[in-house]
Amino acid sequence: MTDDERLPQPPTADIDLVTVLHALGDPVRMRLLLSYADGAEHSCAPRDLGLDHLHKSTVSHHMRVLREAGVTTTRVAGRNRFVSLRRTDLDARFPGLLDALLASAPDPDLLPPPAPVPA
Amino acid sequence: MTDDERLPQPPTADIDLVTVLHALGDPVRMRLLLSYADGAEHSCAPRDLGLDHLHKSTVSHHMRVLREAGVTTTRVAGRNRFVSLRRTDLDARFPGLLDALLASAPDPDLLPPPAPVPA
DNA sequence: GGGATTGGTGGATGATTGTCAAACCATTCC
DNA sequence: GGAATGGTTTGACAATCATCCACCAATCCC
Repeated sequence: MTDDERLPQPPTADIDLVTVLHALGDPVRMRLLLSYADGAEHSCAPRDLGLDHLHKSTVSHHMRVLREAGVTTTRVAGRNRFVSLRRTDLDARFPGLLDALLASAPDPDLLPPPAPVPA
Repeated sequence: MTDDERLPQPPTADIDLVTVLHALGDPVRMRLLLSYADGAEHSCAPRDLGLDHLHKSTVSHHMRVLREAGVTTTRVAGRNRFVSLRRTDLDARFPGLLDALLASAPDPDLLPPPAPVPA
């Protein structure tokens, strides 16, 4: 459970507001945030996240950005990684921010438009 | 006064959360936001903003990003521009977001480290 | 053990971006 | 009119970034 291995992430006190905002200032990562907003753990499969149009390494990259910004935590269990929101840490560091973000976040279905990948 | 000319800015309904977060995900622009948090109008002089280390065209660029994201409004009066926060619009669009941001924003003095003001 | 599954790493590439410098423009002041 | 003031625009350049691709690593299952 909690004593599983975790991918590197900043300690709560080191979470930087500008870094968090930069991490969330991207449509893909905002969609990830909304997926994680349910508090549950999520796998990394692009399919499960409405990101079917993106290469898995791209999704991996975005998840790393979120993790290194302190937004998410990744638990490693076997060959699976379970990503979840660091809600408690974020609430402690930036009271009200996450609630405000989630309250005014756009409908997930509207987020990454169709993602027209230029051939 | 209010009926002075204003530089182009998005209507309130078009202010996009991801765009705002992207705009604020930069140390310089975060410092600008904190300067504007007092609700007053501010000139564009880097001096007045603790951005003496930046070229005026760079500051102009950052202010444009903020304005086009819908964060600020710019009133044109003569040869001066007066920039201020669109607090009402932002609060209407993203309730609680601005308060949470300002509450957890870092000390302005800590933001862009260098900025040695030549006396 | 061998193969399939899950996911990450590193390189390459094109797009954005942050910055400065110099030119430019409008307004005000002399 | 001419100079000074306050900002914007454009161009250049380096750095960052988002994306893809090919390959790699660990784990699970038979």
